[in-house]
Amino acid sequence: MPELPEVETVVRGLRPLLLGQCLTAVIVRRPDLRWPLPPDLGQRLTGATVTAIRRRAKYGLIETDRDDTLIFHLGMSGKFRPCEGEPGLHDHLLFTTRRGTLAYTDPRRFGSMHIVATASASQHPLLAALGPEPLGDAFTAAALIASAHGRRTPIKALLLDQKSVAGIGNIYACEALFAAGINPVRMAGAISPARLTRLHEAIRATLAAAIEAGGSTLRDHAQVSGDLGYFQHRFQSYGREGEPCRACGDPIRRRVQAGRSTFYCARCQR
DNA sequence: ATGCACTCCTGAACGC
DNA sequence: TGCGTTCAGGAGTGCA
Repeated sequence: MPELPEVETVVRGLRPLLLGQCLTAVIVRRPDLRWPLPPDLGQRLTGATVTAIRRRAKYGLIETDRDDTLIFHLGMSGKFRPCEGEPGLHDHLLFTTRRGTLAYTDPRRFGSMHIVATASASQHPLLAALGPEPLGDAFTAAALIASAHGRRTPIKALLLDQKSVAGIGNIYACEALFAAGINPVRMAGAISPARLTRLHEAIRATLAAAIEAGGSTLRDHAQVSGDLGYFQHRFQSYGREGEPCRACGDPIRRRVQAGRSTFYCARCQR
């Protein structure tokens, strides 16, 4: 379940393998991911040299010397892994350089790939409406307070809305709200600026710590190297239903918000 | 304009 | 043992 820290980990793992390398072959084995892959994707990438690998929210961006950018989203189960020998059932794309072949594997096919001109990549419909990067300078406490202002949606839904702040998913929304001591069902517009300021800091601290740990590995995420992230061992709330809150000892509760599990401590989060 | 349910997909975990 | 059911969830879509 790749969220921002997992995608950041993948991007960092791709750099040593692809940066500066010529893509001698890019083979599409299965084009029906979340959306059909662009028919010219393989042709546009084959023979190009990778000049930069970046991240925006939960998207990875691979730039080439042909002024193209490959935008990828890992969906739920996407990963890149070195591929030696026969590709597997779910290896949908193969990227070959002098250093070997990298497979994009995605059993559930919720992931997607797009190829656009680098100059207009940020205007792509998937990227244009995204809110600020939570670890960037544009995401300030004032920005979070402004996006919560007047909103009658639960604070957790606001964090999941990529237009308010980009890159947070279910896990880190739960963890950041725990760290800030805010109940996930509380209406965003009714939370005081002081508490939103605390939430702003919690978001940044939680994401930074998760990146430091190589992300969280539940079922699906793995680094490009195959190493697992280990931030899941530090979860305070996510996935801990019935287990004691690490702060007060009360059992962590689970409820469903907008079809997703929310984990929280009713005593510590108000 | 805003909030919400629904939808895509597969594999793992669970229950009988 | 084996089968069926449930769950995981990012984010676009369409509805109220």
